[in-house]
Formats: sequence, C-alpha cells, structure tokens
Amino acid sequence: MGITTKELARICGTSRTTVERALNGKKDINSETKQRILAIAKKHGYHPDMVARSLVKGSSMCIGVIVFDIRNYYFAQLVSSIEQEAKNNGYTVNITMQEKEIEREIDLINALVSRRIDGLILCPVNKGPDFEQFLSSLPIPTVVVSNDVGPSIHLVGIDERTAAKEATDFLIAKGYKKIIFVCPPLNEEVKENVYTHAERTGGVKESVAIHPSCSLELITSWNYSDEILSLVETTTQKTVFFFSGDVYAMEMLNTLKRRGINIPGHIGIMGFDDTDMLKYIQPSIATVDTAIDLVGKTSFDVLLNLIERKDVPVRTIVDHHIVDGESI
Amino acid sequence: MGITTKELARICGTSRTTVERALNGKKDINSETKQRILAIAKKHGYHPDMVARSLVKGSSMCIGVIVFDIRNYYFAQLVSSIEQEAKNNGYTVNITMQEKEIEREIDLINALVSRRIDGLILCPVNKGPDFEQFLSSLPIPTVVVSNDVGPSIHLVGIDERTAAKEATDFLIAKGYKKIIFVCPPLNEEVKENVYTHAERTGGVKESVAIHPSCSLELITSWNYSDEILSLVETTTQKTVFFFSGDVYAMEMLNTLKRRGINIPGHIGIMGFDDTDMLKYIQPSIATVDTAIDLVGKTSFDVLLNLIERKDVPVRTIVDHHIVDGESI
DNA sequence: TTGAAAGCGCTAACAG
DNA sequence: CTGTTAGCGCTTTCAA
Repeated sequence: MGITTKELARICGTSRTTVERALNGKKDINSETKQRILAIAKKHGYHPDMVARSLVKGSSMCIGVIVFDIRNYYFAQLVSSIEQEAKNNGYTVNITMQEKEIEREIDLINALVSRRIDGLILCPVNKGPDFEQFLSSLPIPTVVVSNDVGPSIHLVGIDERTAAKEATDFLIAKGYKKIIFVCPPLNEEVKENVYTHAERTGGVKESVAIHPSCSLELITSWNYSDEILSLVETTTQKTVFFFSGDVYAMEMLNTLKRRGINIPGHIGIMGFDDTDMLKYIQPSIATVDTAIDLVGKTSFDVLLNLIERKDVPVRTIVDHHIVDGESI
Repeated sequence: MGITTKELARICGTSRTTVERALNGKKDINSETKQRILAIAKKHGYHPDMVARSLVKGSSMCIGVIVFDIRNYYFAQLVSSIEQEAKNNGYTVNITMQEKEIEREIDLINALVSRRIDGLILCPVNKGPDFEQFLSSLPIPTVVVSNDVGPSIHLVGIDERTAAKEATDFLIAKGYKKIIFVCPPLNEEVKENVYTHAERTGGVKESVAIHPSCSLELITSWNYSDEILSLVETTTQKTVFFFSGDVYAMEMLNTLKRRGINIPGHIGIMGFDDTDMLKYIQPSIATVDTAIDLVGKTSFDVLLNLIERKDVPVRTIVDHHIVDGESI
C-alpha cells in the first residue's frame, strides 16, 4: 500500500495525532503545520487505508447488495440505481448474486456481514419466520426489495396487488373478456419467496372477481409457451395474456409473431415492470411501471437512514403506473 | 459484530492463539481442545472479521470492478460472469460505475484501492501514457477489458479488428456493395478511450480495401438515425448498416420498421457483441459474438493469476464468431 | 501442544 | 496547539 500516517509523521517531524488532525480537518491545529503536513501528504500520494479505518470505526462505508442475477434486466437497472445513490452518499457497493439458490443465500449474507458491510439490500429467495428472525438478528440493518419477509424487516417496493388489480381493470376496460395471467415464478411458491408474484396474482383475481362477465385462467408453468399456443389456436374470444414480468411477455410476443399471429388481434399481451429493454420491442408492449429506478434509489435512502439510526417506516411504497402499449 | 476470538478464548479458558489454531485448521493442536473450541465457536455463531484479517494479511479477498454502466446490457453480462467466477474462487466483487466520466475514473480507482481490493478489472474511459503510468503505479494488479491502455497493462478481449474484418467480408460475400459502418462512440475519440471501436472501424476498412467493387461510409454521429433514414430513402443499391454495438442496431431496426421499411430488403442490418437481449428481437439480427461471458470469466482468471504473482501473458485473446441472422 | 507479545494503520480518549 | 497511549480483531513470530 501507499504511505501511512506513521511515515508521514516521521517525515513531518510531528506525531501521528497531528498528522491525523491535519488530514481529517480537525480543530486544534496550527494552520501552518496543517498546510505543511497536507502538502507533504499530497506529495507522497497519501490515501487513508479504509480497512484500518473500518476496523476502528466499526463502519466500512460499504453496503452489500444481493439479487438473483443482474443478467435479469430488472436487477441490472435496480442495482445500477442503488449504486449511483450509494456513490452519491460516499458508499461503495458489494454486489453478490444468489441465483435463487436458497441454501446459499444465508452463507452469502454471512460472508458480507463478515466483511463489515454497514447494511444490506436484499431481494430474498428465502422466506418464513426463521429467515425473518435470521435477518433481524444480524448486527446490521437490512432492506428487502419487492419480496416481503415479514413485519420486522424494512421493505421498499410498489403496491404490487393494487398495481395488478388496476392493470387488469384496464385490460377489462379495453374489452378483454378472458384474462390469462401467466406467472411462472408462482410454480416455486412452496420453497421460494414469491411474495411479489403472489401479490400480483391476488390483484388480478380481485379485479376479475368484480367483473362477472370476465373469466380468469392462471398459467404457472415454465413451459407456458406451449400452453399459450394451444389456447391461442382454440380461442376466438377476445383474450389477453397478462405476464408477471416483461421478459415473459417479450418471449411470448416473439413466439407468436413467428407463428404469424398478429398482435394485437383478438389476442393481446401485457407485461409487468416496464424495464428499459421494452423500448426495442415492436409492437410496444403494455406494461406496469414498477418504478425500478425509484425503488433502487429509495431502498438505499431507507437503508442509510437505518444505518444512521433514524426512524423509518417499515414499509415504503412508491407509486406505480399503468403503461399503455400497442400490444393490447 | 459477533463474538471475537478474544471472547472465545476467555470462554474456552485458552489463549487466542489456540483458538485461532482450531478455527483455521492449523497443526500443533490437541484434537480434543480443537473439537471443544470449534463446538463453542459454532454455538456462539463465530464468524471471522474479514476486515481485521485484511488489515493484517494485506489481502481482502475482494476485487474491484469498474465499468461504464450495467444498464448497458453488455456490462450487465460481463459483470455477472466476473462475479460468478470471483465467487467460485472465494472473492467478492466491489462494483462501481464510472459512467464515462473521465475525471472521476481515477478517483474511483483510488477509492477502491483505499479499500484494499486485491485487484481491479476495468473498462477504462481514460487512455494515454499518463493513465497507463498511473495504473502501473498502483499497488495492485489491473486487468482491462476491451479498451487497451498500453503494453504494460494486462488486457482480455477478442481480436476486435479481425472480427470486424471477417464480419465485413461476410457481408460482402452476402452481396452487399455498400457498407455503412455506424460507430457513434468514435465521435468521442479525442477525449475518451475508444480503442475497441477504433479497432472495429479499422477492421471494416481493411476488408473494404481489398474489395474494390465495394464502398464504405462511416457514420460517427450520435444522431445516426436521421443520417441513416435519409440514406435509406435515396439508396437503391444493396446496402448494409453495420453497427458497432447491438443496441444501436436494435434501435435502428425499430426506427426502420416504424417507417415501414422491410428488413432485410435492399437494406440489411448487422450488430456487434451478441448480447443476450438480441433473442427478443425480430427479425433476428446478425452480429458478432464477442464472447462476453468468456471474457468476463477469463479476465477474473487472469487477475487471479496476477494477484498470486503468477506469470500471465499481457494479452489474452479469446475467440469471436460471426453470427448470421435474418436481418441481412 | 500451548501461550505471550508484537503489529497491521487508523482513531479516540486524555494529558501536557 | 501537540503528543502519548491504548485498542479495533486478527495473524504471526518466538518462547515455554
């Protein structure tokens, strides 16, 4: 590493304390010695050793972020906005992907805690009271994004249920009689934390329930393409496939186009999340804007408040928006 | 934080040294005391404090990664594969985005070095001998991806020039007489490190030079859409727009489709990088597979070798592939 | 087989 | 205004 305060003190012919006072802009120092020390420090390219500082301060100015995978465009955007906000506040970001491996998640969290991160932003794949208890017992605060783990853990996200309900209302208002909600993640409901998707499903159901002339079907298979294709062939009714994520919608749109099926015809398509990626797709896909950037920024802000021991409500819900598109 | 070795020693009634011997699987310890210590450590949920360990070992088992922005899908993929490989080798990743801000890049590197990262993977926006000198003078090794900064800095990437040349040959073989290479980043050539794009441009030129019946035009404006549209209207010759990046190709394809221009007709489109995102686009876009995942994985491997003071060639070039598509 | 002591680079009392 | 001292939690000689 570079030069240390000890060395600097030797060169300046002062004590380390004085050097520290100069470097950290403390009071109680002669401005001449201060200038002299700063000049010498600069000349020798002094940089404080953050590791040593962390050790004594107990704070590292670094947060941990754990998400599924940043190849998933949703998380790329999320992490990007978290990192920007963190950087603006002098924090760095240690990012880890758990790839939905339930067993590894806890190890990864422990590893990050060992590294003395000051806080954790997490999109959890685990769930349940044991996991909630585990997170609560950590020596640092945690903020979860989207996937709730319980009332004691701070959450940042949108009102998924209402968003899905409004989106479905919107589709019904457009004249769709048959709603097919496609939500493959729900398939993992037993073992994984799929709170977000369960909420979305709930919202869709709520909407359909108050529209007796409409019917709902749920597809939770990862092999949704085949199911959808056979439905498309047999249906003449005005039907919309509402996907619990933009990528599923994009993939399906692709498949349908290849089969020569025109969108929108009697078949409509809607996505969820409003990832940046959608702008490259034609026809433009209707979706729900889940305010990814704002959620990212806000989750850091909430975490920072927790780190600084300020009071923050345990739920922070930001606004969503229905985004119309050519696909419906 | 959790329990320390000091506490553990007190509880076990031994010295810290003995505790450490048990925990770190050292020789010279009675296997009974070892078992006893391990049991107690487990019971109290002991985790080593990596910060303290870093301070004394001088190594943090953490690397730094600096890229433009992971919203850029190329970097999302790259960082994802770096992180996976790092994790597999017991390293964590501190990721920072410099958003092409030339002035901040050096500060961000210094900040990471202060945090005692063991090595750095960088997609640099700076260039030139001063920057090369700066990187060389760091106390840790650096690997740059794609954008070369000079012969003393390790580089991992593909042979951009040859790849571009082969791609152009490929286009010419398909019957295109007029090649328009669209490379907006080149616009920043004076201030930014655009090595990758300059090489690609060079490769295209080389190819056209040996095909006298073909002509080349270069577009380096960020406002390439308008230029292309007017070219499309006036051209009757078989023309291909070859983009120095998939996103530009995707964007243009979108614009052309909206204008009702059929691709491929007398107009063809080709991209560069083969990002995962392309699979959602129709017609499928021809591109150059720049082996993003392999480059990511390899750049970590090279860095790890450097960290471990092993010999590594200063250039590591992995294979590229031309990817055919419906867009040409 | 075990323990005592020093030190990584920095900060934070407390004296002078 | 400046210096001395102790300590963060861990590793690493060197003795016992």
